[in-house]
Amino acid sequence: MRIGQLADRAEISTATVRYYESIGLMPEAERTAGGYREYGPEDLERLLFVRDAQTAGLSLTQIGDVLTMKANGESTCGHTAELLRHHLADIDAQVVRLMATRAALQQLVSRAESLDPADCGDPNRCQVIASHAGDAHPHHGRRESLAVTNV
Amino acid sequence: MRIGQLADRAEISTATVRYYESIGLMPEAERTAGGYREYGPEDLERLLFVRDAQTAGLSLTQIGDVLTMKANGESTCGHTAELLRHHLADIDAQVVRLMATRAALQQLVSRAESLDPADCGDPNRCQVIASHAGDAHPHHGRRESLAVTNV
DNA sequence: CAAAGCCTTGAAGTCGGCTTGAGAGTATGC
DNA sequence: GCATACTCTCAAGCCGACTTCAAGGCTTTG
Repeated sequence: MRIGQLADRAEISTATVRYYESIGLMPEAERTAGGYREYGPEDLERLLFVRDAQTAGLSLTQIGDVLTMKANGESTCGHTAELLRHHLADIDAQVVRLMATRAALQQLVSRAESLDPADCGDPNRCQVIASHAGDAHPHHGRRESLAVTNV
Repeated sequence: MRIGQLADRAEISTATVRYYESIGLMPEAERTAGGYREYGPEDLERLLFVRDAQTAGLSLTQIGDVLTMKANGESTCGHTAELLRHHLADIDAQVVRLMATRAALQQLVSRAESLDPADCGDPNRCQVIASHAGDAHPHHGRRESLAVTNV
């Protein structure tokens, strides 16, 4: 099949397929007499794999690593599983961060809703978001909370 | 205070402060006779606000919007609250996606762990990640699951 | 045999949020 | 009066995963 059909089946653009080839994620395709790339079912497989691994959150580089190891006949299971475990931890951390942000946001929204709209007229008193005045922000740790003061 | 001190207090780099100025997020600072930027406490306030809003997940553009409205004396509360509510919804969607991905990953990891390591020697049989062969991927919806077949 | 539609290439652009570098001027302490 | 630290400007680079563009060549259909 040619690139258009392959792309359709994988639900990506032809440009993306060429891009993948350019970064080595897809092998260099064989060509027809006219110079068109010609693909087989295994190429679709590979693209679907890439998509799955992307869904799992792996970067194209990581996916390439797994694919390369596989091509080399190396034992991918161990490395792949480790990659996945790492990524699982990353996701957990990300969720924790998001939930903290969510809680802070929720507080702000609640505050905003409980405010007297009349107060909003005063440009110096929008109280929805603000930073702690005079709060000595301690070194380096990412802040996960928001304060409420005047903006 | 000069830019270095401001940056230290806000825990960002001087380059970032200048960058913020360049994109209009910080006002053009006053200058000393020697051409150095001179800042007051309100500038630190503003940077801290930016940081808080960033922590809440707002983009610099969104933060700029809020800041501009505030400068115009517009009622920021309504808009800000709406912005926040939108962002809250975004975060929820993001968490849902992450949790789905997490579940899929977890499955893969479990599968990887239950595999007989002996099977990993065979390059054609690493079963950790793979896409559904012959699965007719329905149009457009993001896939949130992973399948397990040969890679 | 021509129009339409698919394909080719390489380079450049996009997004967001910065960082880095070069080369030069300013301020401060001894 | 000089070393050192700080600051200036402007431009370019970086990350990841693409998308878009321009200017053509190949293939299929009528």
